[in-house]
Amino acid sequence: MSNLCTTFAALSNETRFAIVEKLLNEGELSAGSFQDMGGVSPPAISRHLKILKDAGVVEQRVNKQRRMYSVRPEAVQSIGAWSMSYRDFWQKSLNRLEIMLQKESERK
Amino acid sequence: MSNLCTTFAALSNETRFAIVEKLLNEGELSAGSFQDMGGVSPPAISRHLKILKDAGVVEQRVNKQRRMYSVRPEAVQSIGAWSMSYRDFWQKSLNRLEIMLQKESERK
DNA sequence: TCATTAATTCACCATTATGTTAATTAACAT
DNA sequence: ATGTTAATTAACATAATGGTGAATTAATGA
Repeated sequence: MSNLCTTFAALSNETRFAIVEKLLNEGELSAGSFQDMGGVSPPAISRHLKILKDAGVVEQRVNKQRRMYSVRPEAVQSIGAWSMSYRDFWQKSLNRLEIMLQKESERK
Repeated sequence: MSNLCTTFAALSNETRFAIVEKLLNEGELSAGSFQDMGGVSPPAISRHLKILKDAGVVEQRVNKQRRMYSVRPEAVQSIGAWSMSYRDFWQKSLNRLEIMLQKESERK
């Protein structure tokens, strides 16, 4: 699977996306911090974290008996870079759409 | 499923991602244009296009006997917007990383 | 040492995703 | 009308995903 595709796959699950957003907003957190998130059991959380790690979206650091997780900045950046590489396309398209809608409303 | 999560899910499959990239690079295309793309049958392509459409990543227009598909600019933009909303985080993190690596190489 | 805490791995089950071939729908062209 | 082309829907098989409870590993601390 292509790199970016794997990243998208990792973020395609609600629980995993919520985990990543929590990490982005609160910084490095232990695995246990995600316990009270939508009634998902510890084994489930653990597997989601492994999927995120394997996809390179998060990284793990061991501190005593805690496993600390954080978002890999490269992952979030590369998503933005992909979108931006097509910026010309979507910016122009959105402009055209806006102009069309404006003419629509003027005509009425 | 959250809007963005659905978009990621749509792009989490190699074939669908390839379809979207082809549409981004070549513009509006008929369903049949994706036939010779990694040995996937027409029914499979058709279902992938439906998934992309349901997720709001592409839109469909009927022209005679052809169904024409194109990328919805909003979809690609919203992905970029998400990444950019965390720009402070990843830019600072990457800077720190770069500085660290530089000091590493200087120390040797 | 032994009980506790943190997190994971195991074994299993239900659901979803993806692909196939065959059949169907719809528009075109002769 | 009828055959052709474009694309989808139907019916089905198989693989992947995501969840659970039970068991396991590893560090902590009385």
